Amino acid sequence: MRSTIHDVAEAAGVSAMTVSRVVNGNPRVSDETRKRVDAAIVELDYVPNQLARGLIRRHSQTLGVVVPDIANPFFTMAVRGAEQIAWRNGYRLILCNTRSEVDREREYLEELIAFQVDGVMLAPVGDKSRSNLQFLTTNELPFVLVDRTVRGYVGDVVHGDNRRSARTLVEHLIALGHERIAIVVEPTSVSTARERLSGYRQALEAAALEFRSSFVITTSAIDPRAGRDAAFALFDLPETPSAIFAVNNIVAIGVADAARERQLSIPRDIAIVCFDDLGYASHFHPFLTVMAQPAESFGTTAMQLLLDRVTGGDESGVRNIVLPAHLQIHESSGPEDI
Amino acid sequence: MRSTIHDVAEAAGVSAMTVSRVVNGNPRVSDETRKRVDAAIVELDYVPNQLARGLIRRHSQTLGVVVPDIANPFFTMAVRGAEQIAWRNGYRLILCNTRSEVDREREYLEELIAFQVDGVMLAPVGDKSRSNLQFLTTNELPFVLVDRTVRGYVGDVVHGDNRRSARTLVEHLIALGHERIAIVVEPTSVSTARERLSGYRQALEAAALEFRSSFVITTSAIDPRAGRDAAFALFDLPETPSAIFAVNNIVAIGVADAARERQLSIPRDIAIVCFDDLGYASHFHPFLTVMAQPAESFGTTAMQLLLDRVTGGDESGVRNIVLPAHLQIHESSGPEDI
DNA sequence: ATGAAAGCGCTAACAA
DNA sequence: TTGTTAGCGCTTTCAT
Repeated sequence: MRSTIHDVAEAAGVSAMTVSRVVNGNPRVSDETRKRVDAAIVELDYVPNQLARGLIRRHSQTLGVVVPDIANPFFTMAVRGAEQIAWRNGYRLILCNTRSEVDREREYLEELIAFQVDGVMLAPVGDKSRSNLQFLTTNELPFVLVDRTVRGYVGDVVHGDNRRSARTLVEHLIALGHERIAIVVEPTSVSTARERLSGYRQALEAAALEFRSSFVITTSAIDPRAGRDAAFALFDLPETPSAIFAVNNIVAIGVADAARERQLSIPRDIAIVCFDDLGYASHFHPFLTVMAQPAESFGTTAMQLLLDRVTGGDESGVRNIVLPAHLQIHESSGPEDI
Repeated sequence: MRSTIHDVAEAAGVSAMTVSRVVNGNPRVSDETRKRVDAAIVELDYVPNQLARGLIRRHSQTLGVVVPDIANPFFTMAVRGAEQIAWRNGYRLILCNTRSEVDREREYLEELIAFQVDGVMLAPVGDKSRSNLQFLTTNELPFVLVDRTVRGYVGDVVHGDNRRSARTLVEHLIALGHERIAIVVEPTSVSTARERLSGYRQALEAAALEFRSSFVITTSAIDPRAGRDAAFALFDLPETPSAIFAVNNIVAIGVADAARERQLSIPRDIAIVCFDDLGYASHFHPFLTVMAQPAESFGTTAMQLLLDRVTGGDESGVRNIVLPAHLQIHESSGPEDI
């Protein structure tokens, strides 16, 4: 049986209230009693029950972290960063993996509210998450978006400059002489996808290249298989692209798989570029040309922002933080002749 | 203000107890009242307070997941699997990233106890975690180890057959003609390292190859830098190895970095093998020869085991589950002549 | 400096 | 079928 504050009180010959004061560092306790209480605490291995404490204080020292997929290296690192900051500040993190389903996202948020979390860091599924954000607002739960924003949402968010970065990526391809550039992208209900698509179009326009809708493949799944399917669709076109801009690294992996299966050489037959690097793996054999985003910083920054709100110290207006990305050119879009 | 059970009770014109019955699906409520209560719940957006519920029921529907580093793709996947199983069974997960420090591990466990988690899935830092396990036992908290075990520990664990797998990996190198095989491994206080080292020695012995202590590089850090440093140490030996067995993928990355810096060609000048593949990245450009472990299954299996204990249905003896690994031969130990 | 009383939101046990 | 009482472990408020 775990000991309670009353056990400690009894052992130390004081009231529960005094134990509470000692535990919470209240100075209005004599050194002598404090010593006795501390001894009893050690003796009984007393650990204060946070559930009881949270119940009365009306906050749980717990935060929710909701991401589409922890296996996506970008979110892995964002969560890692968030966890570190939360821990340092005395908060625990409840991990929620929505698998990109809005309904699951909703269910998770309901759970988080039930568990009285003090705030939520959320990488929303997409614009459909709007009602989920509304739900959080209704429940007066502070939250911060990471990576993706939601159409019509006005509030704290930490994201990348997706339009500009996408444009940079496509301009890089154009500079290499590519004129038939395809894009594999999530539905425009996902803000990052929308912005990347927009950057793609801007780059084409600026170079007076034709925009072909057949070169835009939409995929809602984010896994190698989706990239593979998309690539095959492109390879089967009457006129095939010479380069593919995959919305992120995971999709790019599938595109590369498909290229290999069709015996297409990368980058000679088909160049590939994408967002996000592959975590540790990219050290290893840097092959993909990527717009690398500081994923862990997305997490630390968003969590810091959330804590500012939660602890109430920050009453400033909406904070919209944009984190920079960097173009890393590797073999998959190598500068060889095409 | 969030509504409570009393608000709902008042709105529905019943007692709080009746609302509680409806919420918990107790059949002893007339259809008529149930309808009124349900309506009030929806009306008031009522969400039961899990803190209060946990306080009285003496369990929180919350589990702790403690890993050395979520950024290690192996643990990323294990956590992902665990999260899925926990969620399906109505449990929330509190994520703890120990960064391989026993003291942090201890602090996390204390927190988890304070938060009244119902159980813990733990990938321990190493044998030094022994006292932490004792701490859990003292607090009557059910737990399951994943991936690593702890010397002297007797209890549930889900792990791989590290000795055998290591032996397979080294035998593969020997079959390729390698006679100077080095190993980069964590201290033997980590069970997986201990077993992998043992498998390495077994393979050498079986092939009547000399064991040289200079070929064993110990590293406690698990990051590419550690692998790089270790590799340089090996390359500077009077007689250098022709193959390196890196304890895991992350270390192998650093070894490969070092080889590249020294202009050594892989696998002609130096072959590399290791445990664990690189998650998504390994799809991409399978390069490393690895013993691939079903990381996500480690998580699902361990979590299932933990839930069996937590929900009390399982009173069976200690469960020791061994998950198989598979040798995947790729370029880094290619069968070219050496 | 210390304690007693009350109650956070919920449910177990009992009563009606 | 429904309600009352009590209390989970803690902290707030108000006494002393």
